Amino acid sequence: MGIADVASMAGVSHATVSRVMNGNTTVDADIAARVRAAASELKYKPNPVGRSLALGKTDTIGIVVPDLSNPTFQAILRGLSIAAARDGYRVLIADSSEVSSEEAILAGEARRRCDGVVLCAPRMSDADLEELAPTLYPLVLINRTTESVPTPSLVVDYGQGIQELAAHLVELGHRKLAYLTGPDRSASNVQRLRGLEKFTAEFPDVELQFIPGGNTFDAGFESSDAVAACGATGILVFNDVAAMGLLSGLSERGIRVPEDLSLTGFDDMPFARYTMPPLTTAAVPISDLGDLAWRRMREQIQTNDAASPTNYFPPRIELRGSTGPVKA
Amino acid sequence: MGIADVASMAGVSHATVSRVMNGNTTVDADIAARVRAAASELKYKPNPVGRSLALGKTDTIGIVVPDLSNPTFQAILRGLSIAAARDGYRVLIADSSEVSSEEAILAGEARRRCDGVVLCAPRMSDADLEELAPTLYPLVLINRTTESVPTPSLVVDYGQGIQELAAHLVELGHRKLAYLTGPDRSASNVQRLRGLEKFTAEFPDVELQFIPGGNTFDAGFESSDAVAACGATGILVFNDVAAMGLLSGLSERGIRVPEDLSLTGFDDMPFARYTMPPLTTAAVPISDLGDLAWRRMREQIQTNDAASPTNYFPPRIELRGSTGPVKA
DNA sequence: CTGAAAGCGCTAACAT
DNA sequence: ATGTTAGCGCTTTCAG
Repeated sequence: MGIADVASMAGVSHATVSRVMNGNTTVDADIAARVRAAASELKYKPNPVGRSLALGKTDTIGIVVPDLSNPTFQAILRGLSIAAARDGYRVLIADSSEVSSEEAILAGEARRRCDGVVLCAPRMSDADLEELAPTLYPLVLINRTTESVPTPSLVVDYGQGIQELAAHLVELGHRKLAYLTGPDRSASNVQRLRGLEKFTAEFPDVELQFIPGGNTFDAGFESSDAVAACGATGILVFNDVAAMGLLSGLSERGIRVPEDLSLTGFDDMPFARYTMPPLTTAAVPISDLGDLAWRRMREQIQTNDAASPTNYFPPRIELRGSTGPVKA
Repeated sequence: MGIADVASMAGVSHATVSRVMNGNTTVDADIAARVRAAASELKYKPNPVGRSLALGKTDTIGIVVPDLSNPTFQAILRGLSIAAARDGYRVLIADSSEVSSEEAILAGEARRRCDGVVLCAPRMSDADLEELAPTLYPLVLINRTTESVPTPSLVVDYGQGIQELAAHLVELGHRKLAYLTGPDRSASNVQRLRGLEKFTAEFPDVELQFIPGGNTFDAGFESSDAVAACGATGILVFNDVAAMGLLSGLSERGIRVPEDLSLTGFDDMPFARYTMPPLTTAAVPISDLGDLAWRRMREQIQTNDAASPTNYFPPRIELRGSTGPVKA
């Protein structure tokens, strides 16, 4: 059931079958009909691998994610997959399981199997990224940028978001804040820290301390004691997941939110609005991100040109119940 | 930078390069070294498409899911992807966006690009599934079974789980129960209904009514009034997501859980234990599912034999705060 | 408008 | 032990 069978059944050459299957209109109508009849009779569908080899393209793009259990990457994957599907492209996944040394290898492999790669590599060093990027073209970066090679980047402005959250706490009267940090080597954690530097420059009278945290529910949960002891009244947590963990830990210790402590998350995950109390957070338009990632990829595939600016996504602050006026 | 370049640089034939790249030990050590030197000099990596065409395999498996935003399928995808990666296989995604007519087409396409397909098609009719299954071999089914063709199936015993949840409510003294249903055509909803039939047979004195619901947060939320009005004191909800929606809606209406109403979910999603109150639910070992799906797939790929039994996964009941004794 | 033939990059049987 | 050759399934020049 290859092209040859259809050809012999229709009494024509492979070439003609190929032409018909690809909608080449220079084929005689009668012959085309005969070919189509044979094809549907044999339920023939062109072999994509053969096609890929001949055409030099696979109609597939790869996405490298550090961790598929992270809702952010799930949402990007979903947006990307749906957008790509609309244009007849498929998505191949590579989960690096948070092992940054694997990211480069996986990305390279994915690139060889696919027509392009979307890379989410928050832990990779800048140097490695600069070296890797040119070998991956067409490439779309998520939450990273490159200096040497121009590469379309989609970056969420975490610094801006956390500044706004901090300013919100100040507005509520909080003067002692703490940031429960994310993973040390996380690029987006660094961006938040930079944003907080600007914040302290702008509000020199506000005290801001840093508590080591993480990006997991458990990390947040286990920071409860440190947070409770630190004396701050407004807590900026790395992300929603950790914030929920903290929320849970605080609740177990009888510390009320927002009466005793105000708390902010980051990401606006689906369930952030349904925690108790609902989480004040910064909404990241992640499904748009996946969608736009595909558009940037398509541009490169179509025009063969990587010259595309970095897109910054300003988070939208969602004021909910986990923040309130400082205790008198 | 294909195999030919390496061959000419090393002064040997393509065939020898191929042998070296594939670890064929019959190659002279010196020549092998020369080839490897040339390969690394040119940063040569075999083209997977060419390889696939020659070998008739792609080292890729496809997974068809109805909706990537559903935590269940995310977890299966993740488990599958990680397990497959351990054996050097990659995963190609096809999201049917809950359009059941797309499922068959996507599955067929995926199969042509991949060495096998894992199919999650809860909405597809039995007839369509029976027809499709033989064309997809090697195939692993999730939460579906076939009659005509033997196909490895992994099915969560939803009927068993919901029976146990209902029995738990009875034990707490509830005599008026309601089931907030899932999507009509969902196979797993049908299984729950069957389980509930057995339940009513076993507990004829317990009243059980059915309220149309859905599988989304909003569906649960919007059912709040119907649930509040139905007179039941124990509510079995299709899944955790809908249960959280209902929880939220009830809370807005001032109905307390579990004091006024007991509530159960299904799936034990990551955040089920962190709702307010924490959700009593049936835990489905979904990441094991992804893992096992890969093992079943690998068996078929290796032995070329589909004869594998259906695996039933009994859910584990998680008793939490959303269920309590019936109001006196 | 159609067929013959080359070629995409690789593997493997065959021959030396 | 290595090179030559065929072939995986398809597209696409090139002749006719």
